Amino acid sequence: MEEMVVATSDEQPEGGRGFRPLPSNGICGRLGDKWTVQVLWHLSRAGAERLRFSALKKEIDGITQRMLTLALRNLERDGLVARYYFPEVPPRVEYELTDMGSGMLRALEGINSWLMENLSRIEENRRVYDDAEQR
Amino acid sequence: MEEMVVATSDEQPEGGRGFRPLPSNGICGRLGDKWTVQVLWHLSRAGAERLRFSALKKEIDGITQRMLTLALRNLERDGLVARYYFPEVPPRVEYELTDMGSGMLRALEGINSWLMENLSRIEENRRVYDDAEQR
DNA sequence: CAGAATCCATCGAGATACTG
DNA sequence: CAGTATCTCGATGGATTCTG
Repeated sequence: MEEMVVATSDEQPEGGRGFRPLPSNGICGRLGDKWTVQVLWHLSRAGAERLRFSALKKEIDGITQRMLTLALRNLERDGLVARYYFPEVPPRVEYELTDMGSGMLRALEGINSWLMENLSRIEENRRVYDDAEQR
Repeated sequence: MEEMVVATSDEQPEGGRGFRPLPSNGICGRLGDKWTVQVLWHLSRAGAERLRFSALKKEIDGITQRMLTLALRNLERDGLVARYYFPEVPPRVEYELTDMGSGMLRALEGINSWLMENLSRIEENRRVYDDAEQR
């Protein structure tokens, strides 16, 4: 296999030869948290249509207002999601994926399909392992 | 884009039509934590050669014994890493990627290369966003 | 409606000390 | 050498209340 350099998001003194290999927090900061990918996915699912805050909250099972707000803020900060605020009464806010956001989602397809294919095997491995340990 | 179904690792009542879309914890449980991918990467970097616990600890910058132990246990449990224990004095333990483990690492290349290409832009977006907010 | 602000329980993870 | 066992602290995430 071609030597794989794993991306990082930390600021650190440059090592010397190009990118420093190795991530600091899983794949990349926010990608590992509980809601970020779900938010991205629901936005992409809506296609060109923008989604309102309440629509997202309704669609994403179990997310709280606070968590949705935080996830959206971080995504907006990174430039993965665009936020459109309409100062009406009551206020209306719409969200949509940026090109960068949908690009990232596409880049996730590899690992996602791998997981779809292998999750059952992983779960089986876990069962076997757990049964063997506790005795 | 083809409708993308995001894999989950949770057990939950089946929704109805095949896989339930949406992950429960980022991409998949352990993938989002701080050390797992780094351990995988270092093992793959060693190629066919197995690595000892101490070698891994030396190579992975900043990891503690405890965190390395936990990461390896979880990977072993999932069937992504194989553990070879030699009951000598002093004890020797060697680790290597399983086929499944290297498969998963290959599946991560998409998101990894995307991150390599886009990290600087993300960081720039964050700077702009942060400067605009605090005033 | 779309949040901001608190408070609080839990968990990840680091540091340290000990052991077969 | 390759772990365990504790302890601790900070971050994450949930529930709840308040507001422009």
